[in-house]
Amino acid sequence: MPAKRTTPKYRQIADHLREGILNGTYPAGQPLPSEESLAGEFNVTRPTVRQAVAELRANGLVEVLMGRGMFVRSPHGRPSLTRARTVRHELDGRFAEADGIRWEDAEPQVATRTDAPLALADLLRIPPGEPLYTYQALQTADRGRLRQLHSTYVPFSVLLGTKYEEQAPPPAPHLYAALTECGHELDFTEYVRTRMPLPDQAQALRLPEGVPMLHALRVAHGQAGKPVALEEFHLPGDDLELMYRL
Amino acid sequence: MPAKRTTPKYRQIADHLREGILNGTYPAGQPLPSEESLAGEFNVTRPTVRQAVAELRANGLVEVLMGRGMFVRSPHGRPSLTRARTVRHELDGRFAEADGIRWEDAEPQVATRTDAPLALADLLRIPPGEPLYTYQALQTADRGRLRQLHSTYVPFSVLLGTKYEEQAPPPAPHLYAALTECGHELDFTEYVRTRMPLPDQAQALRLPEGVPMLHALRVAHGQAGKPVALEEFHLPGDDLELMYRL
DNA sequence: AAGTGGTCTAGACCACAAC
DNA sequence: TTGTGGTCTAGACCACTTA
Repeated sequence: MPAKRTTPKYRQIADHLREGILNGTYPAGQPLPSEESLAGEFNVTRPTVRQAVAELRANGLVEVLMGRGMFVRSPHGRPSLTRARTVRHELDGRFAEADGIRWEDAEPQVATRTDAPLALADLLRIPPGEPLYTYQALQTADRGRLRQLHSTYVPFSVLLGTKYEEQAPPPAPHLYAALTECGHELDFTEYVRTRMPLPDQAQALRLPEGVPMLHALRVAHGQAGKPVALEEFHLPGDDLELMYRL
Repeated sequence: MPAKRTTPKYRQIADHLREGILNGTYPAGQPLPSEESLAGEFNVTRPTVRQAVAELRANGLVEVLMGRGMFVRSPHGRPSLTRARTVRHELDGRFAEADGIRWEDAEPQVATRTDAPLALADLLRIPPGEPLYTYQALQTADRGRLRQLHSTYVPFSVLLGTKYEEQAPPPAPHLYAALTECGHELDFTEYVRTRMPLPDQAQALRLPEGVPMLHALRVAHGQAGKPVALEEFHLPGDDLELMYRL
């Protein structure tokens, strides 16, 4: 006869807590019962309770403050920041983000030379390994409350025959004015992905546990739709949404 | 004197494995050493190894197949599916997705009446609690390989004075042709968020552990920019990207 | 000092998959 | 049958926060 396959205890506890979080029994911002008391309530040991809580932490439903307790993260509701994703071409020839945020670089951006990795080469329609000018920076705004990891990539081949053959071009968005001066008429396409952050990304973006990143790749196209540059954004996935006009 | 604060063993193991995954020592698709052997290698017990692996699983770097082993998930590379996010207004008056995917509903969609929750009321610019026509469906395409959770919302107030006052309107995208017949000139704005799935969402979308969802909200605007309808998409965050023209 | 979560041990027994 | 991961116990000791 087939075995019973009861749902494991840690999952029952996780389900109980999740349900309470979603239906308001455990309101957002309020502490959950301590591990000790949950262990007593469900007749299990502390490691079992911790396994249940680990699941909720990985899903971003619970945040733990050392020495203080476990707290319910507000799971729903409108993000407090909506970023309009458009590149505006100003009358003076400059380009600017539609959201108007003034970013500051944590460190001055320096151009480095890298070989195009597969994923970028694909979007830029160049052979993998072709040399790129590369800028990377952790950017902050609103006194450090807003954060993003920002990169700019330009293939060397795009700059052949221009004044930037010898001299590094500026990073985006100034890059776009420079490319326009070189005769490119630009339009932009953005690709949006999501994934969990690596530890260094989580630290740079101040991401709590269980919060994914938004990953936006903006390709600038010149003549005949040829990709000429790429901007990459790693954005915190909590409390932020991207807005696009279709 | 300040204590040493050594990094915990489970974190050292997690770091070792993550590094090996990222630098190719443990290639994607290949099995990691068993828990037992890792425990021996690092002179710890199995629960300690499991704690390390739990971290990598929650970050989507490792997938575990029961009874077989732990396998490296390919973390990088271009998603295999790019969905162009545009609503096309065809000559015959119908509306269609630019990506051309033919979705099938897992169950027939039925209109229900719900009260607008806060998050939706905000985007539709109506008071919370106002009644909505609501459609919800798990949709599949490509013989079940593509999946999305799709919802359509229309406020009752939008339909006053139309033939849909008595009769439920169709779900999107047919809804848009119906609204156009009612005299609305539509344009669309999409909002993109990300978050970890709840268990039922993970099951419906067949999401492996540690994989977030993309959450797209498409607002249809009628005269004077008034929101008239809302489409909601919950999409698997692995192997999928959204494309927008700016 | 008391209460919280963080780390870790040393096992036990079970379920599943492959040989 | 063997090897894998899944579940769970019953503790121990530590680090952090608050009072």
